[in-house]
Amino acid sequence: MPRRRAEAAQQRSGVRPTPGLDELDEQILWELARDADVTNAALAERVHVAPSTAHARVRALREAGVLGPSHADVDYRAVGLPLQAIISVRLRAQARTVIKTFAAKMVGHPNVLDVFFVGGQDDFLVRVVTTSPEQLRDFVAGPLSSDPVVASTHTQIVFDHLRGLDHWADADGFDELRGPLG
Amino acid sequence: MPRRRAEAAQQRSGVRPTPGLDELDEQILWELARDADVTNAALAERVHVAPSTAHARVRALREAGVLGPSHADVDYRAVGLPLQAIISVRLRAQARTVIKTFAAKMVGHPNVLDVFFVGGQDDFLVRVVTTSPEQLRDFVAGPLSSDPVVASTHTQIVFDHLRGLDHWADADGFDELRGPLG
DNA sequence: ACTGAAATTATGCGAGC
DNA sequence: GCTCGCATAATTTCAGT
Repeated sequence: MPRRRAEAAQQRSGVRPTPGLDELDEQILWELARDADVTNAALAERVHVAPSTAHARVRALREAGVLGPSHADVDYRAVGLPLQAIISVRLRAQARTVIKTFAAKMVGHPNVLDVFFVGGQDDFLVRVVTTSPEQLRDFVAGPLSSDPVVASTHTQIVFDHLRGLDHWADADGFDELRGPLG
Repeated sequence: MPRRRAEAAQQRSGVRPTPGLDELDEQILWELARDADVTNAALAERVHVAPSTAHARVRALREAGVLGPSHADVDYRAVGLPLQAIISVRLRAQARTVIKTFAAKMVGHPNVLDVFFVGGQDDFLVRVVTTSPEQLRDFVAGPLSSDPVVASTHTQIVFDHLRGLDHWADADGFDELRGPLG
């Protein structure tokens, strides 16, 4: 029986990181991050409160913006997008001011799953799914490198993706090792 | 009104990538990847079929393994984990056979959100959330670099994370630009 | 924060196309 | 074979306490 996820990640004694949230809120957040498909009744049982209480907490967390929308894992290979890649992008130093504008264009592209703004030599990482090596090349050569603000790119193929949260099934409930999803 | 997401990402004419899935299945998959919180009734309306039909499709997609579990976006800053990073890890050439074992240990760590197996110079990327720079340093110096199979690591701080799917609200339904979640 | 009632939704089955 | 509509079961939701 693993200890509570939040506590384990925080590795602290009794200090509450955010005064607005208590232990029950954190439990609910981790539970929904792990599996957002649970019914409110099942969620309530997992965190040991009445369904109405769990429901009220979830609503409050959503309104506070702490809890966002949920996303289902999809096997992109099944929808004709078997090739996944992470592309590191570096902008020209003078172009750093337009980084947000440029990233917004990226997330609007249908093949883009994630954009991570990072610190260091690169400016952001773009995770994409494509139909083929050709489409990946066209993406990197087209929307990405053709823009004059881009200084350089570095493409890494993604062979597999594991989710840390999936292995944190506490109490009752088991999850087998994640397959090719995500 | 944007054209269908799957079609846009695939950029094809009329070829179905997977014989098992039809257009309705793909629409449902994209819809749930974008927002898994929709009720079955609302999902049915979005894809223009009866609720029972949508329900049957979702069940079939889940049993086929094409549709996986859902995950709620959580603002990790609110739960005391404000520092996010992506760490590129390279293993010693001789240790490549144990890459899966090592990655499994990584995803079991409470601070790890994702592990991406990649091709190229690095072997995988690890996305983590931490309470502080000190905890991040301890993670990189401890579980990661202390293992003799690790040849080198490169840590990039994550300033922000945008999700491509959120901007693909078709038909009715709008999503404002994602904030700090994820 | 809990209990109980009312409204909404999910689920399974048989009919029709 | 796929979709639909209805009946039932389960869940959400909102009173009051």
